[in-house]
Order: sequence, then C-alpha cells, then structure tokens
Amino acid sequence: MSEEIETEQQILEAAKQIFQERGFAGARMQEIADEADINKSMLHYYFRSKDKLFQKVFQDSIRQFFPEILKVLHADLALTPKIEKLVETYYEMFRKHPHLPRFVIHEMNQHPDRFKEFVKNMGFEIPETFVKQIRQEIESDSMLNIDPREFIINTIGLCVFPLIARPMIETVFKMNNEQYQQFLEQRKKELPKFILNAVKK
Amino acid sequence: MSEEIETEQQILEAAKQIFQERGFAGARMQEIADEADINKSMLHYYFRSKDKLFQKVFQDSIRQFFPEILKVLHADLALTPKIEKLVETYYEMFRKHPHLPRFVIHEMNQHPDRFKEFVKNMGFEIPETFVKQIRQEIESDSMLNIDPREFIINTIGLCVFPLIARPMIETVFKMNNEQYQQFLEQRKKELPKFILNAVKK
DNA sequence: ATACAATTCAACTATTTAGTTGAACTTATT
DNA sequence: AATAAGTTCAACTAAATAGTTGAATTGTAT
Repeated sequence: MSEEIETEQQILEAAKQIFQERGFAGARMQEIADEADINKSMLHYYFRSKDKLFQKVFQDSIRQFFPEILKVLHADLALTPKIEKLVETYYEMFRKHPHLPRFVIHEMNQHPDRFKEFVKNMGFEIPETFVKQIRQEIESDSMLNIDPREFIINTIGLCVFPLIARPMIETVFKMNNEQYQQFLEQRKKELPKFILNAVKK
Repeated sequence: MSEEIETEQQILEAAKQIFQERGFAGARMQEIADEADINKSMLHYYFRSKDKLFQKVFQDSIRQFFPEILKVLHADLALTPKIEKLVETYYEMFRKHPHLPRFVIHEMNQHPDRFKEFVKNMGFEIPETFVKQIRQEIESDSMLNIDPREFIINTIGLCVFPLIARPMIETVFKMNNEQYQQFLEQRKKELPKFILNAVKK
C-alpha cells in the first residue's frame, strides 16, 4: 500500500520521459513500462489506457512550466531584471526537461481544441500587471510602442527556438555537443540585451 | 505509363500533407492512400515502405524551404530590405505549408544524426557573404557587436515561433482564426523593425 | 494466524497497421 | 493482333502494439 504512490509516481516519471521524447504516437507502452522498471499491465492498472496516461503527462507537463513563466511575468521587478529572470528560468527549465518545449508544441498542434479547453479550464492567463508594465514603459517614453502581445511572443520565441532547433543549429554552425552548450551559455547573457535593445527608444 | 509520374506525384503530395500534419509515427499509410485517392498497395509499389516514403517527403520538405532562405541571406541587398524579405519569405511559405516548420523541428529531433548527415550531404550552409555583411555593419559602427550566428537564430526564431505556437497564442490572447491571421499580418510589418532595432547602436 | 484488499506479473487476446500477392486491366511496341 | 511492360486493386498475411486476465504475492487490519 505504501508502494502505491511510489509506483504511480515512477510510472508518471517514465511516461513523461518517453512521451516528451517521442510524442504520443511515437511512444510505446512497453517502452514506458521498461523505463519505469515494471510490468506493462501496471500501466493499465494505474491509468486505464495509453490515452489517459498521456493526458495526465501532458497536463502535468504544462503545469510544470506555464505557472512558473507567468509568475516571472507577474513578479514585482523592473523590466530589465524581469527579462533576465525570464530568460534564466527558460534555460533552467530546458536543462531539467530538454524535450518539454518541443513536446508541448507538437502535441498542442495535434489536438488544438483539446489543448485550448485545458488551458482555459486551468485559468492560465497573461498577468494584467505585466501588460500594464509594458504600457507604462511605452507611455513614459522609455520603450518603443510595441503591442504587448508581440513583445511576449518575441521574448518566449527567442528563448525557445534555439532549444527546439538544436540539430539544425549544430549542423549549420558545425557545433558539437560541448560547443552547443557553450553557445547557450553565451546566449543566456546576450539575449536579454537583444530583447531590451529591440524595444529601446 | 504516362500516368506514372502523375501518380507518383499524387502520392508524394498526399504523403507530404499527412506526414507534415501528423509526423512519421502519427501518419497512417491508409490515410495517405485515401488522401491520394488510390489503393494502399500503390504506396508500396512506388516507394517500397513507409520509411522510404517518409525519407523522400522529409528531404523534399527541407529542400522546399532551406535553399529559399539561404538565397535571401545571400542576396545582394542592404540589411534592412534583406530582413524584410526574409520575414516575408517565411510568412509566404507558412501560408502555403502551415505544418512545415513544426514538422521539420519535430522530425529532426527524432533522428538528429540522420538529419545532420542529410544536411551535410546536401551542402546547405549559411552563405559566407551574409556573415561578412554582418561583420561589416558591426565594423562600420552601424550595428551592435552581435555574433552573426545569434543574429541568424534570433531572426529565424522570431519568424517561426508564432507559427508553431499558434494554439497557445490563440488561447492566451483569446483570438479566433481571423484574429490570428490579422495578428500575423500586423506582425509581418512590425517584426523587421523589432529585429533591426535590436541590433541598432 | 487469518482474512481481506491491494499489488504484481507472465501469458494471453484483440486491434491496428504495415506490407504482400496474384489476377485483372491499361498502354506502348512490334 | 500479339506481346510485353507497367499499373491498379481487393483480399490477404505478418508484425507490432494496446489492452486483459487470473493466479501468485505482498501488506494490513482484526
């Protein structure tokens, strides 16, 4: 009985690993069972079906990064340290879960309606405080007149893209694994400057 | 006999459609056959296996956008019109092939080594002329000192991200299909300014 | 200790999907 | 017209994969 939670957790960890790496269609229940070091029938005992297990993993995955990002956007910080914090948060998350961004992007596009319903129900929204902060910067003439939505999308996009495009980057710039990691380190420093300069008057 | 090329093309079109939408693992040979309006055995007659058909589609997909982007980078244009052209090229491509960027990102991450080998063999490389152009802008003090690689990645990332993150954007910013399209139109105008301002001294 | 419920697993079935085959048909060549 | 090569399809087999079952085991409460 004390095993119950532990086993369930073990399955979820394994499923997260495999689903995030291969996507729903590419994942095999057997592979998840192997990763969790249990029998395949346990997966069904705990989660009924591949689809139900996937739903849990997908929703957990979103809960894993979305609130953290929103928290940073909402934080009581000036724009410059806030962007720095945001970039740092993204790169830290990638270090822990390298497949997470691509996984979410792929799967939300496979079932956009299901995804939208979920995000709505969870109440994930861009904090109004951040939008106000942007508007204030613009009004006080310290920032170019940019649509706050554009600004958010640009920032997130600049964080995410080099992570999901890794094989492309490694190839065209002839980097090995170490050089790529080094490139990311350099980028972590340069990116906030790039973003802030882009909206500087 | 005159049908040969037509049928093969028909299959490739259908396969491109389905593979780009669902990915390799999510695609069904039957679905491709239905889309091409032919019998399933024809797929094997023309392409032997799902894997071989996929390889062809994947490589064609890359050939479809990579050279075009590189051509723009290599074009004899000043930086500002070149970035404008690049953004335009990306959005035009997305209009024609809405699943292409996400497809390539997903699949190149599933088989990075195979992908790298392919890109190497095709000889896709960032044109040296573009790197020189950036260096010259920096030396002549009209641009901040940015690693040309960063600059390229940022530009491509800013183009691609809003396309692959569509369901997310529609949800958090409460857009319907029309509003999203409108947002992209606005963005096509604003993005080059954002990029160029980001590297302006 | 006994009974009961929860847990585990090997072996199984059901379903989905890729791939094959052979006969019928079409087209080009002589 | 006869022949051969290429093309098409319905029906099939083979393989992969999700899901089930029932017996054995473990843990817990009385």
